Amino acid sequence: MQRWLMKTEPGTFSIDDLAARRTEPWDGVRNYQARNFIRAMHRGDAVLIYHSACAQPGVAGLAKVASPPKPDPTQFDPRSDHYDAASKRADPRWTLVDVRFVRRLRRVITLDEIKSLRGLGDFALTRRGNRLSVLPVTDKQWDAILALE
DNA sequence: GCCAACGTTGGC
DNA sequence: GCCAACGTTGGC
Repeated sequence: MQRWLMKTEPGTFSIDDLAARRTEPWDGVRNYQARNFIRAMHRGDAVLIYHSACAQPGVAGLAKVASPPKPDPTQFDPRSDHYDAASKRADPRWTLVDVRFVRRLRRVITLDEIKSLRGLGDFALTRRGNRLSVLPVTDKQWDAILALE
Protein backbone atom coordinates (compact mmCIF):
# COMPACT_ATOMS: atom_id res chain seq x y z
CA MET A 1 0.00 0.00 0.00
CA GLN A 2 1.26 3.44 -0.89
CA ARG A 3 0.62 6.70 0.91
CA TRP A 4 -0.21 10.06 -0.61
CA LEU A 5 -1.14 13.63 0.22
CA MET A 6 -3.90 15.39 -1.71
CA LYS A 7 -4.58 19.09 -1.41
CA THR A 8 -7.95 20.77 -1.43
CA GLU A 9 -9.05 24.32 -0.81
CA PRO A 10 -11.47 24.10 2.10
CA GLY A 11 -13.40 27.10 0.80
CA THR A 12 -14.27 24.95 -2.20
CA PHE A 13 -14.19 21.42 -0.82
CA SER A 14 -13.13 20.69 2.75
CA ILE A 15 -12.63 17.56 4.85
CA ASP A 16 -16.15 18.21 6.18
CA ASP A 17 -17.49 18.13 2.64
CA LEU A 18 -15.69 14.84 2.06
CA ALA A 19 -17.16 13.51 5.34
CA ALA A 20 -20.64 14.42 4.12
CA ARG A 21 -20.09 13.00 0.64
CA ARG A 22 -18.34 9.84 1.89
CA THR A 23 -16.77 9.24 -1.52
CA GLU A 24 -15.80 11.87 -4.05
CA PRO A 25 -14.29 11.71 -7.55
CA TRP A 26 -11.12 13.78 -7.19
CA ASP A 27 -11.50 15.65 -10.45
CA GLY A 28 -9.80 18.75 -11.79
CA VAL A 29 -6.14 17.83 -11.36
CA ARG A 30 -4.44 19.48 -14.35
CA ASN A 31 -0.76 19.11 -13.65
CA TYR A 32 1.19 16.32 -15.31
CA GLN A 33 3.31 15.43 -12.33
CA ALA A 34 0.26 15.22 -10.07
CA ARG A 35 -1.56 13.24 -12.74
CA ASN A 36 1.26 10.75 -12.93
CA PHE A 37 1.04 10.18 -9.19
CA ILE A 38 -2.71 9.60 -9.54
CA ARG A 39 -2.01 7.05 -12.25
CA ALA A 40 0.30 5.21 -9.83
CA MET A 41 -2.45 4.88 -7.18
CA HIS A 42 -4.23 1.71 -6.17
CA ARG A 43 -7.52 1.13 -4.40
CA GLY A 44 -6.84 1.10 -0.67
CA ASP A 45 -3.88 3.48 -0.74
CA ALA A 46 -3.85 5.84 2.23
CA VAL A 47 -4.31 9.60 1.78
CA LEU A 48 -3.66 12.66 3.89
CA ILE A 49 -6.23 15.35 3.09
CA TYR A 50 -4.48 18.73 3.17
CA HIS A 51 -6.19 22.12 3.35
CA SER A 52 -4.43 24.72 1.19
CA ALA A 53 -5.01 28.39 0.36
CA CYS A 54 -6.75 29.04 3.67
CA ALA A 55 -6.22 30.58 7.10
CA GLN A 56 -4.68 27.43 8.56
CA PRO A 57 -2.94 25.33 5.92
CA GLY A 58 -2.30 21.79 7.07
CA VAL A 59 -3.41 18.17 7.21
CA ALA A 60 -7.07 18.00 8.21
CA GLY A 61 -8.03 14.36 7.79
CA LEU A 62 -7.48 10.91 6.40
CA ALA A 63 -8.96 9.23 3.36
CA LYS A 64 -8.27 6.31 1.11
CA VAL A 65 -8.21 5.65 -2.58
CA ALA A 66 -11.53 4.03 -3.45
CA SER A 67 -11.20 3.28 -7.16
CA PRO A 68 -8.60 2.51 -9.76
CA PRO A 69 -7.34 5.49 -11.77
CA LYS A 70 -9.81 6.39 -14.51
CA PRO A 71 -10.42 9.22 -16.98
CA ASP A 72 -11.59 12.48 -15.41
CA PRO A 73 -14.95 13.15 -17.12
CA THR A 74 -14.72 16.90 -16.57
CA GLN A 75 -12.01 17.13 -19.26
CA PHE A 76 -14.70 16.36 -21.86
CA ASP A 77 -17.34 18.72 -20.49
CA PRO A 78 -17.27 22.14 -22.21
CA ARG A 79 -19.21 23.63 -19.31
CA SER A 80 -16.65 22.50 -16.76
CA ASP A 81 -13.89 24.78 -15.48
CA HIS A 82 -11.62 21.80 -16.09
CA TYR A 83 -12.59 21.27 -19.71
CA ASP A 84 -9.66 20.43 -21.98
CA ALA A 85 -10.52 20.77 -25.65
CA ALA A 86 -7.28 19.07 -26.63
CA SER A 87 -7.99 15.86 -24.73
CA LYS A 88 -9.27 12.95 -26.84
CA ARG A 89 -11.70 10.34 -25.59
CA ALA A 90 -9.58 7.65 -27.22
CA ASP A 91 -6.59 8.88 -25.22
CA PRO A 92 -7.74 10.89 -22.21
CA ARG A 93 -5.14 13.26 -20.89
CA TRP A 94 -6.41 13.62 -17.30
CA THR A 95 -7.03 11.00 -14.67
CA LEU A 96 -8.83 10.83 -11.34
CA VAL A 97 -9.48 8.39 -8.53
CA ASP A 98 -12.41 8.24 -6.14
CA VAL A 99 -11.43 9.31 -2.63
CA ARG A 100 -13.25 7.92 0.40
CA PHE A 101 -13.45 9.68 3.75
CA VAL A 102 -11.80 7.87 6.65
CA ARG A 103 -11.74 10.38 9.51
CA ARG A 104 -11.03 13.95 10.51
CA LEU A 105 -7.96 14.60 12.56
CA ARG A 106 -8.69 15.81 16.07
CA ARG A 107 -7.01 19.05 15.00
CA VAL A 108 -5.36 20.38 11.88
CA ILE A 109 -1.65 19.52 11.79
CA THR A 110 -0.33 22.79 10.41
CA LEU A 111 2.21 23.28 7.67
CA ASP A 112 4.42 25.10 10.19
CA GLU A 113 4.48 22.03 12.42
CA ILE A 114 5.23 19.76 9.50
CA LYS A 115 8.06 22.05 8.39
CA SER A 116 9.55 21.85 11.87
CA LEU A 117 9.86 18.06 11.66
CA ARG A 118 13.37 16.80 10.96
CA GLY A 119 14.76 13.72 9.34
CA LEU A 120 11.85 13.13 6.98
CA GLY A 121 13.95 13.09 3.82
CA ASP A 122 12.74 14.64 0.61
CA PHE A 123 9.15 15.81 0.94
CA ALA A 124 7.39 17.60 -1.91
CA LEU A 125 5.06 19.34 0.54
CA THR A 126 7.83 21.34 2.17
CA ARG A 127 10.03 21.91 -0.85
CA ARG A 128 10.58 25.50 -1.85
CA GLY A 129 7.93 26.72 -4.24
CA ASN A 130 5.81 23.67 -3.57
CA ARG A 131 2.77 23.63 -5.85
CA LEU A 132 2.04 19.95 -6.37
CA SER A 133 -1.53 19.10 -5.44
CA VAL A 134 -0.95 15.33 -5.28
CA LEU A 135 2.28 13.95 -3.88
CA PRO A 136 3.72 10.81 -2.33
CA VAL A 137 4.27 10.44 1.41
CA THR A 138 6.72 7.98 2.92
CA ASP A 139 5.79 5.80 5.88
CA LYS A 140 8.19 7.83 8.01
CA GLN A 141 6.58 11.11 6.95
CA TRP A 142 3.10 9.72 7.53
CA ASP A 143 3.94 8.46 11.01
CA ALA A 144 5.73 11.66 12.01
CA ILE A 145 2.82 13.84 10.93
CA LEU A 146 0.18 11.74 12.65
CA ALA A 147 2.30 11.53 15.80
CA LEU A 148 1.69 15.27 16.16
CA GLU A 149 -2.05 14.74 16.46
C1' DG B 1 -4.50 41.25 -1.94
C1' DC B 2 0.47 40.60 -2.69
C1' DC B 3 3.97 38.23 -4.72
C1' DA B 4 7.46 34.35 -5.27
C1' DA B 5 7.73 30.20 -7.59
C1' DC B 6 7.06 27.63 -11.31
C1' DG B 7 4.38 25.37 -15.23
C1' DT B 8 2.62 26.28 -19.83
C1' DT B 9 2.19 28.58 -24.16
C1' DG B 10 3.55 30.28 -28.39
C1' DG B 11 6.46 33.23 -31.43
C1' DC B 12 10.64 32.91 -33.51
C1' DG C 1 14.62 24.39 -28.91
C1' DC C 2 14.88 28.93 -26.67
C1' DC C 3 12.76 32.06 -23.82
C1' DA C 4 9.52 35.93 -22.76
C1' DA C 5 4.91 36.40 -21.50
C1' DC C 6 1.38 34.78 -19.06
C1' DG C 7 -1.43 32.06 -15.78
C1' DT C 8 -1.82 29.53 -11.51
C1' DT C 9 -0.70 28.04 -6.88
C1' DG C 10 -0.52 28.90 -2.31
C1' DG C 11 1.73 31.01 1.84
C1' DC C 12 1.55 35.11 4.07
